[in-house]
Amino acid sequence: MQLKKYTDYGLRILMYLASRNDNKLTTIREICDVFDLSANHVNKVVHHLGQLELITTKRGKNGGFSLSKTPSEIHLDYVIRQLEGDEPWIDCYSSYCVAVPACKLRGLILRGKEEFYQYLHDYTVADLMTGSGAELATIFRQRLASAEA
Amino acid sequence: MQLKKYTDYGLRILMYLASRNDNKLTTIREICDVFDLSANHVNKVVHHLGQLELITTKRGKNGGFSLSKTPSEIHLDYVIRQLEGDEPWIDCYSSYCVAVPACKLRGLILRGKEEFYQYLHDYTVADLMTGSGAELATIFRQRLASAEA
DNA sequence: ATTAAAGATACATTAATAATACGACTTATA
DNA sequence: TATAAGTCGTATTATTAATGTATCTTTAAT
Repeated sequence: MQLKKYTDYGLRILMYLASRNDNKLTTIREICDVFDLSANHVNKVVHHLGQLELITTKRGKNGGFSLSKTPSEIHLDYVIRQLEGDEPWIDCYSSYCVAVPACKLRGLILRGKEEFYQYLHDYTVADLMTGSGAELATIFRQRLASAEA
Repeated sequence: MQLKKYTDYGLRILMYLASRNDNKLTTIREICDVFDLSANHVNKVVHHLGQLELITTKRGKNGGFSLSKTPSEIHLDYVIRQLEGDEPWIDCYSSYCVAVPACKLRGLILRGKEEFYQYLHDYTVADLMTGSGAELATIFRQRLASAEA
């Protein structure tokens, strides 16, 4: 019972973009440098975030991506649901269980899952950062500088 | 993001035991017949449930196991937490992330997880069965009869 | 036009972990 | 004392997440 690293990476990318208050585009390369992740994997997550229209991507030279909404408009439940995939947390049908017709387990787990997401709905990417986000921005800047050195 | 089948099996076993209103012991063999599961796996889950003192096991000839509490005393959050393992749903430490010191993600996911379990705390094994549980008992009886045939 | 930078996409491989199987041991009782 | 039943450790298999490789497309600078 764990969120995928894929989802984790997605959240970090959004956090990174939110920490930048300039209007410059960020590249996959930059993300890799800061978080020390493989370009291949980041690639996929960035693409996914683009398809979800959470970020706007621009191909070609001097391309990159940036948030397409303000950080406080990006609700965590949505991001996690989409990146994680919204399958039921228990699969009572494919591995068929004789009890299914008279069992309320599935429904309860579904509701419990919704409680999890409902809680996260009240928080956004802006809420991920302590204080103003300046602390995080500093960490990122330093990390980028030392990676480029 | 899925509960383990292991946890699922545990819940089914408890449900099965709850559906029996006689005082007879149930055997691993019987569980396997009813749910069509491998004995080896059920073995481990039964053992685990015994260690959690949710069931009382009796070795030797004519042995078996039965619930050590009434179904309405067994809260689902406890069962799932124990069988599933109570690790954080996101691991920000072992795969170290530079953002950690200034990031509130971990705390939010932890709280969200608690919301999930808190919801389940209000339900017990007794609540898993529709109505009086008679329907489920019938299903199990039929399944057992046809497996033994 | 050409070239280099950047994301898009498909496919292959590796690593992690859940699921299952096997086998030996212990306990209890008919 | 034979046998049924749970206990427990280890090994194997299957599934899926994670990562890697390669190629394509787009875009802007030169």
